[in-house]
Amino acid sequence: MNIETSLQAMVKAAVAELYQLEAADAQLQIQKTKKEFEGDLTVVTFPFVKAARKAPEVIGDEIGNFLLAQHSLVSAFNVIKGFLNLTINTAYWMEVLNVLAADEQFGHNTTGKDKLMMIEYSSPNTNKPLHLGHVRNNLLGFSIAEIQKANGWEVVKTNIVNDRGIHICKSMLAWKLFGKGETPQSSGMKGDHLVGKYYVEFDKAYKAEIKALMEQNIPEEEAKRTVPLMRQAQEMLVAWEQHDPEVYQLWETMNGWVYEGFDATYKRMGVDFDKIYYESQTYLEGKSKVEEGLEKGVFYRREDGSVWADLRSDGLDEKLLLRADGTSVYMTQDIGTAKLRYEDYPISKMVYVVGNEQNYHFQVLALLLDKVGFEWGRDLVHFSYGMVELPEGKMKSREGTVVDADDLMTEMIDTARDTARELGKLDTATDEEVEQIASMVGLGALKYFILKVDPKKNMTFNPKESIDFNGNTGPFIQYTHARIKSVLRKAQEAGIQVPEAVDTSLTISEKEKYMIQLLSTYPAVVRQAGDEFSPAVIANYIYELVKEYNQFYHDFSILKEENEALKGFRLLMSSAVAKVIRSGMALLGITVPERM
RNA sequence: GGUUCGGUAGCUCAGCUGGAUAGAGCAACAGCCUUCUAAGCUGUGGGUCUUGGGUUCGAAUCCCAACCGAAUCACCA
Repeated sequence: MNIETSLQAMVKAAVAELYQLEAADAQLQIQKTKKEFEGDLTVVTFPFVKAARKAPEVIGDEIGNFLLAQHSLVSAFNVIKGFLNLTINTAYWMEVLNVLAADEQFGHNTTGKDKLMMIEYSSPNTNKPLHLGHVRNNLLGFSIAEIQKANGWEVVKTNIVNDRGIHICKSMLAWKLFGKGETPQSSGMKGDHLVGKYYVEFDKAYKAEIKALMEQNIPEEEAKRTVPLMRQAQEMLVAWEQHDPEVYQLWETMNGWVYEGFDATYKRMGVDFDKIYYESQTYLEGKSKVEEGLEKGVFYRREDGSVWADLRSDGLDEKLLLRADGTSVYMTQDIGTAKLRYEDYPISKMVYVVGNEQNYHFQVLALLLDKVGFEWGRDLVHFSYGMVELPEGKMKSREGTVVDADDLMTEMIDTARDTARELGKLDTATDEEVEQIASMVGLGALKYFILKVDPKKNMTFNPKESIDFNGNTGPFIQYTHARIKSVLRKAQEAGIQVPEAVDTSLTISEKEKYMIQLLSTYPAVVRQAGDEFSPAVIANYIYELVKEYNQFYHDFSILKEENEALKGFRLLMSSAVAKVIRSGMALLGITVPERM
């Protein structure tokens, strides 16, 4: 039981005794005392005014005296307006520190025990390299998985690779027409970048053809439809579905290049998957499921042969599931993929990490899965996150106005390395150590920059203003960790032991007491982050913890403290802070260095 | 047009299950390293929380309306 719930119970008993009031939970408001006032926790007394028929100040006084007399937990109080500020016995906080310092899994809980959560994220198309938008997706997906694991869930991270469709054929066609046999080996280009280059080439040539046709006074709509390049791409798609050997081999070759490229990017980013699905292997499942629904009468066929679902009774529209030519659409594939997943795993909760541009898609998917006989469909969670925009607006792959994931990571790591050199931080480190730390810090800056923002919100990235390394940033947090580790190393060198526990009767400063209080809220933060699917909750907490610690570090001496017991306390408290930093950052997918 | 999401300091963001004088960082300016890592710490300036109503002892937070912005409503994915 944490201190807030204990206090709630105590206040409930107090108002029952004093005012014969049976207080509801919503009336028992306990909050952290604002910094400018004395005390640790505050009871709001306004809710009791009516029942007590007394002024808020008087009520505060009465409850304060009651608690002081009844409970050793409360050592002092003061009342300001309707706020009863309670000072909690220092010994309580010391005990809290002793307990949390000894807990190797501090912050973790068992909410999701014996339940399996599958988290789908990344889900790239194999026609272009990953960009900043994908980076946000990957970081969120990975972090959410870590957070849910900390909340006791068994998590399966999955990736559905969109490896088929017209967009893939566009890259293939352009390569065939203009590529002159270029390969990653011959060009020295990463495979995904090479394929992406031809996706852009296609678009250029396509637009040029449209323009040519329009100059011959052919209307734009007709031009777009009849352009030879587009026709060829569509023919290629049909050939692919019929397993035309030449097309199929080209497809396999080019996808192979892309996978090699993606693997390198994922590895560098530090994300991974437990199970990968490919749409080329799931779309047929979807088709058969739709045909089954057709037989059962939950879907219907139009005159032209296309198959539709009528969702108007659910407040939505009609939705196409199979084209007139019998080929499947995106939705059909998702039905098939879901079916396979539930066959493969005992899923309690299915989470899709997909941008908010697809909100409607998942609303429809949930209903369709239910109609098709998968009642679990209605329980799916669409973890919908906001777009990453540039100052000029949306990124567009076809127009090449994207921030490339590989380039961005390289830049971040370069900056981290340059900064370390400039500050002379790593003069005694080996080249290998420098690289390792630069990578940790550069990626830490990038990841934290993205994850500290509320996932639901759109965010702006300005490539001209590079990501900061000072202030509310990943490196600031990593630096604090390195600082603590440095102190702990120095203690060890001097033969000073970090105690396993401290004497609870020790007198400590307000700042130190507050540090313990902050540490003690970490488990609640982890739980909240899990409930809300929000890494930002973790990020903001760690930042506050670190900011407070740096003030402490600046104002107090640890190793030079003459009082041995106090020195031991500060070492234990510092190492607990380091532990929580490491743990919290790990939930964000960020590693922290021993030195930097 | 329908639906959904958003609008807080010059910029990037917290705070939103109602509580005290709305907080950080960046940018600007002024300080602090013979002392455990200055990627740090301290201070100054910067706000009609888009607007207007309502509920309440109390509203950035909840409700209604308007304005502005984004997404979506495809035989694209």
